[in-house]
Amino acid sequence: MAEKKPKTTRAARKTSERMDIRTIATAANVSIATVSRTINRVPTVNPKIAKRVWEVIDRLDYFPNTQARALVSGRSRIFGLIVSEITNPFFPELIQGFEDIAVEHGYEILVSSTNYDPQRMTHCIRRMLERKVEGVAIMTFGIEEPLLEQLASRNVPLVFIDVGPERPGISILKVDYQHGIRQGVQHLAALGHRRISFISGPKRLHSAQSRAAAFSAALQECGIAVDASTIIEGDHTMEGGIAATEKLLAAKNRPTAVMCSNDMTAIGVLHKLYRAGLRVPDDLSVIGFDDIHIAQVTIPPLTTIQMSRFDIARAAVTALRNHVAHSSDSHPQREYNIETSLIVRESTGFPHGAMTDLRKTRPKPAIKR
Amino acid sequence: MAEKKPKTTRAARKTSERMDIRTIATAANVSIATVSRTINRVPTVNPKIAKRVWEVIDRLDYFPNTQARALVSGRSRIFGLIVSEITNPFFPELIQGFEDIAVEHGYEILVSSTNYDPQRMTHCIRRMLERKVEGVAIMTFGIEEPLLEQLASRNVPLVFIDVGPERPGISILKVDYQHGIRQGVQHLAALGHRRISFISGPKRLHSAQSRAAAFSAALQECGIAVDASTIIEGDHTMEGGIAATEKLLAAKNRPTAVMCSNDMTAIGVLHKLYRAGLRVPDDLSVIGFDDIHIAQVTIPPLTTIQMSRFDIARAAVTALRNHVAHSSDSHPQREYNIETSLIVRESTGFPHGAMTDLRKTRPKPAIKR
DNA sequence: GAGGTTTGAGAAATCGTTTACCCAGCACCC
DNA sequence: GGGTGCTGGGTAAACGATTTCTCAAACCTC
Repeated sequence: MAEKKPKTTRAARKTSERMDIRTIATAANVSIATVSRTINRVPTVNPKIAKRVWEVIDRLDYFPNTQARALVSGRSRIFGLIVSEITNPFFPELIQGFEDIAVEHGYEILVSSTNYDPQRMTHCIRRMLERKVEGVAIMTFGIEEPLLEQLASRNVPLVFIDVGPERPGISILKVDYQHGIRQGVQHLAALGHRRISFISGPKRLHSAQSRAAAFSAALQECGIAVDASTIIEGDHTMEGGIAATEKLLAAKNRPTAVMCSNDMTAIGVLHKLYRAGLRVPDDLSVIGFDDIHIAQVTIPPLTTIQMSRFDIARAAVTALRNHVAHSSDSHPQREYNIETSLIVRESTGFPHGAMTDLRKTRPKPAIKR
Repeated sequence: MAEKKPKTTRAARKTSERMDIRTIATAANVSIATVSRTINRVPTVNPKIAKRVWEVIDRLDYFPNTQARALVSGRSRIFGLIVSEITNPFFPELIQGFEDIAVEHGYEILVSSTNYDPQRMTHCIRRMLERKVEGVAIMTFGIEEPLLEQLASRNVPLVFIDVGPERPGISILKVDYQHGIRQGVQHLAALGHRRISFISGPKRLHSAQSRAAAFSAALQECGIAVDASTIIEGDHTMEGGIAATEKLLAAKNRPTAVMCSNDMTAIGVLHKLYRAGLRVPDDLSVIGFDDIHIAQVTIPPLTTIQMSRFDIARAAVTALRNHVAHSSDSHPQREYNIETSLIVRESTGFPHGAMTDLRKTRPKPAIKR
């Protein structure tokens, strides 16, 4: 057996470098209560004493133990953030915003990525509950019902995107897919496209359905017949985009434009078209969704529908903080709106063969609400 | 003043739905010590009693309060992870791996992104210390000295990439840039390239210097004269890649190939070349570094030097766990090696004008160590 | 069956804070 | 001058676990 290091005894630690509120109290010659009050900026403490305490704190470079604080105050000052796929660039951009805003308000965040796996999701939720998070933002664009129960029953404040149960303590970020998607479809229609496909996300996700529905509605508005076969199921990944494009190219009546449920899918599409020797937008126009950062540098740069990560992040943190602040009975605001809008770049153009000579003049997207 | 809701008293909470170890103890008709022992699988508990306790725990769906646990045991079971830029796809892939492995061992992780800002880094470190992390992985490929002191002085176990102070409790992940970069340069040389540029990361980062140095060394090995002006400073972003390419194209003696310090830079380069009407690899060969997921679908797919995020993540967690397990005096392993190797895709080819007719046959990269 | 050794469970101290409660001064006013 | 308020700081009880003692009961052994 290895030489057993004598376990540091309390006494020994005390004399050496134990750093707690007591140390500060002794050094500043006040009670621990006063130190605590000073740190928490309770206004009744005498400014002179406060100054003395702060000096000691600075000198000894002390900071309070968050665990102990959380234990007694019942407030962990942690928010959970659950995303579906951290490797999809949309989410890191969201996480960044969420972190910045949360930290600004003194919160720490616990991020988890579920990879669309319900099992992981369960585990995730459990871990967050154990850490006593004060709220969870579930940014997965869809969640299974039973899991939701698990969370809701603990009555932790929650924020969802798109859809969630009607219950106190739960907020929804309503994304206005309609607006952006309509702009996109109108943009394509104005260019002369009539055969437009849509590559959706996984059908079981509510958000995927919403986007597909918005697409169909927009088509109809433009007087284009809706054909269910033009909607292909993808999975929000590049690989899904590639697979969907293969199906698209195999169809007997190829579309002249394709709209994707997210940018990663569109990137897959772009790649597959390049592989197939087809040119974008000459042979096929492509529209993405999200406007992730790299959409600016794809080849060609991607026309896409923007949904602001920062807006989502801010709304999510705001919603959670509101729930924490107000008691659980009064719910201040249940829904928050998130806008979407078309960003025209270079992956969209006139359909093949149409008005070739006019190709240089790109019409502005028809914006109508 | 709004109607003041009477604050829930201890007694009231007790009767309603307070859920702690005491509740379980009462329900199982044992003492709280026994419940604690059962949960922590102390072998001296009578199996019969343990079973009874577990049943109650399951029935009431109880789980221990992590804060309280951490407070008394002194172990938070949290690791910190600091990355430089969460929006660079390299890092989410790293985070994913880190999270998976950490969770596997019962750890939670606190992620923070510094965006290369020392101020943010300071704040980050502070937050992690407050949360009493048991170790921090600093995956920023470079850190300012003073900040480092702040961390090291608290003697929290640390893991760095590439370089870090020689001290107990600190491990280094040594990336073998040399190997991959040499493969890349040899690959280019074999294709017939003689004028090869390098777009580095920010000069102040140690890793950027290492990569640039490895590049120069490899050039020399291939008998190509090293010209300092061919090394252009980038900043590890797409925008930096674009800017660097502009400089490259403006040079009087244009290179026929360019190697980049990371894939995001390479993506910027690809974009700028597309904009300039140049073709890859016909007009210019491009090599990236990292092999992030989207490198497979760039146009053309990117030849790059792979560095496994998963290997890094695993090594980092392993190192931290080792430090936690062993007392701080015995340091089990200080260095961990990370391999790199060339992945040939389609962004590299013969230099412009050379052996046009042979273009279809792509030589295998010369691998030599 | 007495004495000694295990075995297993309970009591209580502790982790580092917050906060309710209490009390010593001091100013004020009749 | 002695009640009466205030003010501001100290004392001690939580918060919800872990862990060290301690000790009763059970089990041997001779």
